Amino acid sequence: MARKSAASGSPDSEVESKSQRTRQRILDAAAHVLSVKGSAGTRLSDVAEYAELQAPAIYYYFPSREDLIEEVMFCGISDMRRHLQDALDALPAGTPPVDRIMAAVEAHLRHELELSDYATASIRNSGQIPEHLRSRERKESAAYGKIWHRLFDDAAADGEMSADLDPRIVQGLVLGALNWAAEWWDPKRGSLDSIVANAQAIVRSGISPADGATARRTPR
Amino acid sequence: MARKSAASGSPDSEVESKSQRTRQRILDAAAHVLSVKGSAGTRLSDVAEYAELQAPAIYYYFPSREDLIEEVMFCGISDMRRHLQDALDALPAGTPPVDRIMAAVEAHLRHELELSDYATASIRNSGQIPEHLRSRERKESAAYGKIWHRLFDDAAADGEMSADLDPRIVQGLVLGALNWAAEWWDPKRGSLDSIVANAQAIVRSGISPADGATARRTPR
Amino acid sequence: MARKSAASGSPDSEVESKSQRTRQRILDAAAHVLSVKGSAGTRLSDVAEYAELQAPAIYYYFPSREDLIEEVMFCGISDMRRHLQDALDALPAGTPPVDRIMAAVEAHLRHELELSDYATASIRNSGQIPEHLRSRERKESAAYGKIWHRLFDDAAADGEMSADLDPRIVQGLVLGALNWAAEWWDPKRGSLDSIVANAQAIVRSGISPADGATARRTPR
Amino acid sequence: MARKSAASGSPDSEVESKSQRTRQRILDAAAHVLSVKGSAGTRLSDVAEYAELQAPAIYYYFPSREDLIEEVMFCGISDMRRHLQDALDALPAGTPPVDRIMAAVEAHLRHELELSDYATASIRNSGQIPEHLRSRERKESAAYGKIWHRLFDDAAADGEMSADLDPRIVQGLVLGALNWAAEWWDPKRGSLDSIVANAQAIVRSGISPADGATARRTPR
DNA sequence: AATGAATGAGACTTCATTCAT
DNA sequence: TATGAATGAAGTCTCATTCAT
Repeated sequence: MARKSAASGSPDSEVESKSQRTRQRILDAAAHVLSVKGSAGTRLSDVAEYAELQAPAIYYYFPSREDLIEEVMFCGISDMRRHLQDALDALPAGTPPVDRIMAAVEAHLRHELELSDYATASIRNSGQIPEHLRSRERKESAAYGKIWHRLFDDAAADGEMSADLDPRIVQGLVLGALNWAAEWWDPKRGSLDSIVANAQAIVRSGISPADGATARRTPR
Repeated sequence: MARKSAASGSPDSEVESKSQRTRQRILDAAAHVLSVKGSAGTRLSDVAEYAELQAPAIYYYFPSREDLIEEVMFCGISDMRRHLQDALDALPAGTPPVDRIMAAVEAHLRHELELSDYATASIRNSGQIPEHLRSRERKESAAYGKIWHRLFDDAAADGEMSADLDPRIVQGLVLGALNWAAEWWDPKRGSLDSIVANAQAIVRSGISPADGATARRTPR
Repeated sequence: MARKSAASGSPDSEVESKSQRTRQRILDAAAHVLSVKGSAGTRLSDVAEYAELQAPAIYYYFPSREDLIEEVMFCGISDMRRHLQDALDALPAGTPPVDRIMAAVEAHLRHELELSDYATASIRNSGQIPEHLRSRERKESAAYGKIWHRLFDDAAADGEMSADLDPRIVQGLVLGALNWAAEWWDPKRGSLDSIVANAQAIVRSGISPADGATARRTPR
Repeated sequence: MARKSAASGSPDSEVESKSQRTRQRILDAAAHVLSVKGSAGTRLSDVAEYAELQAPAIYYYFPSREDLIEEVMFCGISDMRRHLQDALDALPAGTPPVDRIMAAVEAHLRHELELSDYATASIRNSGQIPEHLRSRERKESAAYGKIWHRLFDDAAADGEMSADLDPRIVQGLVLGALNWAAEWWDPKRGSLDSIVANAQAIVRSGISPADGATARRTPR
């Protein structure tokens, strides 16, 4: 489940030095612990145990616990963005906005649930880490949001989204639905494919301009 | 924003002893800190400061930090359930399933965003507190889930939900969308009403049986 | 040997709260350890042991190890200055400069050797503590030096000091002789009185204008 | 300012192996760091940096940090003694005791201030290193003291020193004045020559039998 | 001869918790 | 009922030291 982050930017060459691999092992371990215990609950001894070395060894690769956490958070959102961008870039030119959104939903869910402790760590902790650890993460996060933002704006512009909806709010709700999946999804009790399908279906018809039946307000 | 939990079970009688009020102040403070810093990041000294007393005073009201956290978590989900149940009970008999869902969406969002640090604390930390603090919370949580479960099942049974959808998954996605709102909603940048409206609209048309336009899978 | 520093500025009332006494005990212990082990060698556990409490208790009174050290250093030089100033103020008006120097020599030696670990700590460590701990200490230190400076300048102005001598250098040498006494003086092997007498004698005739016999340079 | 210690005993032959030179570089670096940071504050990584190699390399030349420190301390005092002895031996036979003292004062000051981090390290740390590192150093130190002791005793025997003075105490004070110079002397603000001259003048007339003007005690 | 990598001991510091008042 | 004072456990981090290369 843990996976090396592509943070180094290098092509996934298998010829990494032992040192690089150890550093990666620590980062992976940190992502894992972080995704489970949260920022404040992440102890270096746990990370070390998971990475199969002694805690002080971490300091050979990272200047401090905070730097380690910061890097995990950054990799999490950064990898996610790359993953999403790749998925969108792979679509044929002229793919209609809503179908692009479908692709994005799938990319987000698969990356989050299938691939990466980093994504989970990043998602779960973005609201809890101290401000000063967020400068890089915040920038990436904004960039990630902007991609989604454009998706919904395009859909709205093309009349593929109900005019009643506020694209920003829709984006918050949709991403929330996807993000939260990490909290409840149990691979043993349902396939990832089915989640993807359900999410896509709801989002597609959820945002599509009503066919006559405009969303009515609940009477209060 | 902080609010007293109705955990004591007593109707909101104004005749609370000073002792009861202090206890409540501590609990409120704990809910607030917990909702912001997370379970592991919550320090008794922070709670005490927020409650305007000294940390050791907390021990006069709660046996330990863990008990305090446990109680907040329990109150959070327990209040939420009561709130939701009240909202549903208030609906006229014969309200169609989908409209009941709309009411539930609104109740959940308003309780979470408007009323209660407890709800936020409970939502944010349910995945991070140690297992042994979750026995009461888990039971309430299951009960809460069951209410929603029934809502979606009823909708499905009445043909008001697309047969393509898996009610459990839909529930996860919908509740995720609602829960996550606490992470991004900024009261200064958008009314709660508009969030409620958008969420209801998406859920309503998102689950409704497609009028011809079945959700298509994204080609991969 | 340890002694309470007069840092509080309060008259030496014996009615100090228990808290104040504990704080003083810690400060005294720190002065002692510091004077023996040096700045870098001073461990909080040693201070705590000497003060008869547990190391973390120190944090109830001082924000950090550095603050504790800084305060000892400050008290050391600050007390010393007060002591010297008091001794000089006690001299009858019109006391000739050289006699004032004699009084200063005695005051410095007695304070250093008889009264205060603080003085020793301050003297021994002024060259070894990190710069950022020296702001207050440096100011006091400069003020202390200025007192001596005036003493020698006055002596020179009154013709009581050989014109061959550079007052600044003489000051350095004289204070060095006095400061270093803490390194070698063993109360068991010589009275403090005799050190005072010897130091005074050497300084008095050492700086007095030669009676014909000007200091000759050693032929090289 | 750093300088190779003659500890190896070999005359300054230019034919030192690279290994010997590296060892010397480490020793010099240690002397430097020790003279600035003190015994407890001296980190092997600092020494290594100053010697331009990695910390573990030190272990190729010295069994441990303590051994390294011990050797610096020993070299410091040992070089000093040799330097002083050489200076005294160079004096013409029959040089009067006081002039021998003048020569000693000059030798001590020049060695300390001009030549050697070792001397400074040795002087500054003799009171702070743990006992078990002092066996060799203590012996040399005693021998060094004995030289001075004889100088003052001779002066006293020849009537060149005031009978009021205690030779041991005078020695302590004089050496203190000289040792302490390292703490305050700034080559940029005064020539070494002037310090030597001032020190000699003070010591010469400071110890010389008073010409009528016996040192009076300060009235208290 | 020297270094990169890692470890164990021990330091400073935080924090939940206790206890006397 | 609440606090000031103190403690013990545990976490982060530093540093001397080791070891394979």
